[in-house]
Amino acid sequence: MRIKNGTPTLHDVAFAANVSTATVSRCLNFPDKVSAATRQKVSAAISELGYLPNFGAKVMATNRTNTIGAIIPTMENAIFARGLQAFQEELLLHGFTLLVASTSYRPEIEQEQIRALVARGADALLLIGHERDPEIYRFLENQGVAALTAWAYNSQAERPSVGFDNRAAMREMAVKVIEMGHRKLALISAQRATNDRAQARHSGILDAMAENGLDLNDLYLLETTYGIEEGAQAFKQVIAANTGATAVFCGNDVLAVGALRSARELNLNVPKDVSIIGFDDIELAQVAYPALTTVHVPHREMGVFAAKALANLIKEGTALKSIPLKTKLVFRD
Amino acid sequence: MRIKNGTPTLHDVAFAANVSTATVSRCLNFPDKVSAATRQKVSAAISELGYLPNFGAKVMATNRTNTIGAIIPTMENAIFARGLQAFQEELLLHGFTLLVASTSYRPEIEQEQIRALVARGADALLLIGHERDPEIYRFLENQGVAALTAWAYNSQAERPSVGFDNRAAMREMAVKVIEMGHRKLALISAQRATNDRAQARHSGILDAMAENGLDLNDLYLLETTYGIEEGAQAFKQVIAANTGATAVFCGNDVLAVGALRSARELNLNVPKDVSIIGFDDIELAQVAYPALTTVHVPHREMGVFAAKALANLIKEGTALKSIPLKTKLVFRD
DNA sequence: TCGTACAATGTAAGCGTTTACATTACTAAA
DNA sequence: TTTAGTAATGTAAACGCTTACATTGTACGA
Repeated sequence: MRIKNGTPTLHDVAFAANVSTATVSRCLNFPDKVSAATRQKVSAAISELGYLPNFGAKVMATNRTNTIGAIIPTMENAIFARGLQAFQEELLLHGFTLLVASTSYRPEIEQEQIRALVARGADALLLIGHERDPEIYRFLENQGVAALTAWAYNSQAERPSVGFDNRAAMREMAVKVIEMGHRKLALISAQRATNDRAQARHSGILDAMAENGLDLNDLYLLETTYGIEEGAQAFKQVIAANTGATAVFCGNDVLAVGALRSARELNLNVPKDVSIIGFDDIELAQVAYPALTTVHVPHREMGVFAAKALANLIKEGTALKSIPLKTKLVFRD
Repeated sequence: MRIKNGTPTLHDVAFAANVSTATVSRCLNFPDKVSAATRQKVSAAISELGYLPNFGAKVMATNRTNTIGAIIPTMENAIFARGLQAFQEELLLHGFTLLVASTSYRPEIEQEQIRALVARGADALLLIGHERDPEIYRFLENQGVAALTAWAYNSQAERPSVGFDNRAAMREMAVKVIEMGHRKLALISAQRATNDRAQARHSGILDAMAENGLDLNDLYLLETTYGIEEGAQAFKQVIAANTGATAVFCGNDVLAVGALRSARELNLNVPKDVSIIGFDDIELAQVAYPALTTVHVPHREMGVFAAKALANLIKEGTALKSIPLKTKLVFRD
């Protein structure tokens, strides 16, 4: 005599299985708190009705969405894609879904996106890099949304992060490069003002130069936005500037690949005439010709560790703690 | 005299602004249904309290999450990353957030993910390719969740899609290749059984061969999973098979780049000894050396169109319709 | 046979919005 | 003035779950 119209609810299931809504709910969430017999009846009713818990109601009742947001500069190039993929896979294992937003490296968009994802009920957030308006950190704290930083690690940072020390990694690479005899250097960097990783990588080179007694003015610095084309342009400018640089560091592999292309166009032999050094070790680096010397970054590990840390935080309340990961220099052609 | 503890609610705002909750709600959702004066009072109260609407409650009341799910094989390689990025950007413009899941090209995982995203309240879904268990389409229909297919278009498909005709595109490329004099061909393909795009691309080559009176047995076919390494392996097998193939088609650029590497390792000159043809035109293709001849796919357009279509569907109820996009052959070294 | 302890289940009160409908306040024409 | 019509606001009932607490059922030792 009951008239069903919309999608079935917990009530319908309870009615069909002849138990209370509480029991059905328990069947779903704490199966071992319910006798085998009822569990059986309830499952039958559920599959017969094709019941699916209402998301909104569940969220409202538990105040949890089981959703984690990631805000990255872009998924277009491979720099974050691999880590993000690993992050998502690991999240899935813990029963979480991934909400993604991108910022195009623009801090004000990032702010917007942080607010948007929080408003969309993200239980926690994954962010790239430490540097951002304290205001937004306060906001996150007020909303009770935890944020974990990835792609950066620095022992002094007061916020938890999963990543590597950009400065130390670049320093290590620069030391090697200097050991090879390069004295005049150049760096094609991202905008340092809004990108703490770029800043750190720059500092890393200066560290190495200082240690080796080089004049810090012998680093020709050029800032640009990320992209193959931009890297190509920048490289031409570096050459045009005629600084005598024999090694050109690039803020990442994407820029480096662009530089490589320009070198080819300018008929410069790499690495004979000029060395080009990347950062990240994405697929592009090994495929490029000549294959790129670069700093290998533990993309997948970062994703996996970050996912684990956030899942544990939400499920068990385990506090986030910083996890430093290692980079590795990869010398290619 | 009121004691506040948790985060402020609509009630608190209403109380602070001395209006009813309905008015506050209207302020937020239909500002022009409210007098300027009250709007003013309410905004003040909102920002003073730092009020943020509760996501769950909103979802429950409206039965909408303003969230759209995308389920793609992987974001790790660039094949889908660029389109996904565009999709997300466009979605943002329409006030939607992107939920992402990946399947590693595994149909059973895709099913799981479809259910997971629906359970997470996705208002609509973006899927890759047409082919899947009818059961899951029935499920989507029952749940009232629309799904749009991308990266594929075929005039006979009864479901809406935004994409290009894989078969025709590959046929066009194959015709050119045959015109260049190649008679013995090879194809390194993805698993066709679970991938309708791979299937279509294969058919496209056969079409071209038939048109040109080639023996269909002169296409040496090899299936593998996607990856640079896999492409490299497969290429070696193709050469080892000694079929005399002078043109090796690859199911996508990732495989092609792997093939290119193997060719170099085997000291084969591309394109003199053997031609290698990719598909997708991702960054890798232009960066590889020699630069890859490939089929350019309108990644970003697909993402943008798909986002627009879904947003309009949800907001205005505009029915989805299929949008065919064009591919373009790109001849490089 | 009781009584006790614990397992299984039920009852019903939230959770914080939206929105249909009711009410009140205003405007302008008669 | 009055009155009709509309604009602005208020009231209160959903929405479908979870969960604290109450109740009932069951097993077991005394």
